Amino acid sequence: MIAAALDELDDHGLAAFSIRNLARRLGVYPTAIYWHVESRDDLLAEVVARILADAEPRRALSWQRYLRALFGGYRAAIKRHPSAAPLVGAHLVGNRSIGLGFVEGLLTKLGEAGFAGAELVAAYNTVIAALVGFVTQEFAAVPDDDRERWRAAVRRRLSRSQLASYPVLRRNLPLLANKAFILRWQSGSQAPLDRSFERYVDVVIGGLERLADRRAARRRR
Amino acid sequence: MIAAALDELDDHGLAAFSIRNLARRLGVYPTAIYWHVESRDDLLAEVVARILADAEPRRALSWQRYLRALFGGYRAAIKRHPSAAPLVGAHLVGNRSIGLGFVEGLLTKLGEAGFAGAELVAAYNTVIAALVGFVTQEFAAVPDDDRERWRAAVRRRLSRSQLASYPVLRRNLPLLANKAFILRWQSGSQAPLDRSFERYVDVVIGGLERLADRRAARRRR
DNA sequence: ACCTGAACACCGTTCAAGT
DNA sequence: ACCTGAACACCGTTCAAGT
Repeated sequence: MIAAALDELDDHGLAAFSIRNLARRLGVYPTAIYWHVESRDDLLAEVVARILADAEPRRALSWQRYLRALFGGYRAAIKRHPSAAPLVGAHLVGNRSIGLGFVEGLLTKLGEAGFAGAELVAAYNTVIAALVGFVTQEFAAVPDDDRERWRAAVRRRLSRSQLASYPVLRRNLPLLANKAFILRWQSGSQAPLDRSFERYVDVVIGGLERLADRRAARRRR
Repeated sequence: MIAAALDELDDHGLAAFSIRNLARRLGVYPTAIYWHVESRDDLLAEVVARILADAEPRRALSWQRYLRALFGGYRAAIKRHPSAAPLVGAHLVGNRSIGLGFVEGLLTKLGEAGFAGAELVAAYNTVIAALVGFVTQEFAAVPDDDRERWRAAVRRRLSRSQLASYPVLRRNLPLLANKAFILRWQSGSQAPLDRSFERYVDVVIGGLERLADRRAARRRR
């Protein structure tokens, strides 16, 4: 049933996802869904839960490798179901969909990194926020209907004549076009941002490392 | 007209936002809206554009201070209109709502930091993704109707008897409850995550600094 | 335990017609 | 240039009734 919902989402996208379409797929009356699930939101939360089910890394890893695996696994999960990308941010904040085991694992790893107390909370929130940030945007859907029209609009906007007052943009245009947020006309499913994601993970882990080092240095004094 | 749309959004939230309700507020037929705007999505994109209009920092700042101001300004803008939080991620990826002037400014600043070529693109994407990540989640709406019920559910989930197998979580519970993603029952409007956001910005800027330093060191060799 | 069937109160959007 | 008015093809959800 939520497997069917996930199929529906993958096949037709979030915009077209409805209880009624799901019922059609199942060959059942729309109202039958409500015996299995409390509401549309509840249903989608369960779908998200299934998508993220096996994203938790092994705890034997060093905290840096653990985080790297977490970011990679999360991105891979969304890559398999890009239509769910916008849901995850919305549902992660609400607690459902995520088990406390995952929370415990992350807190443990950040503890090993040297964070404790209020700083542990801050590091935890930092990781969760960063985890969702890049991927949500990378796989955000492009309006499907006028895809070609939109592509043309972005291209026109980036045509060299328009860019007279934006020298840095103009100079780097070939590298930026369709490979940078705001300047893209395809989502991450068609045009993945692999290298940017790698650097993003480097930045987050590197930043945490520096924070941890400084706390350690302060303790030694 | 899009001012009225913003008011409607602020007053009743995104879930209740509809062309028809906006028309009611304006004392006009729903279909009249379509003379001013192409679609509901288009309307919301314009609303987002207005919200983010004055978020660009002065370019005289050092790149670190520029980024700090950018993150702070963005958060302040969303704090004023939290109902728009989920829209921004969706619309930033699509180019509308954001001027090329902002893109040029950010690229310039990252150039000053020492990034160039493909690494400039990666740094740019990192900043945009990070910019949206935290705030989108912090201000994501809590289901309004069953607010009390949900709060109770989270509390029950975090009751000490449930936490026997999660020692780190249990030990830090007072610091985590309602102050950490997944473990909250209020959104950032009611329970802001100020300290976590500060650390988050530290991590992103610190991570970028380290990346820039290493590139500089490699060039010197 | 699980589904049907009717009904309610909504949506976004198109298009012709008015002023 | 800007709005009315009718219409179309949808929604999520409730509730009583069936099996």
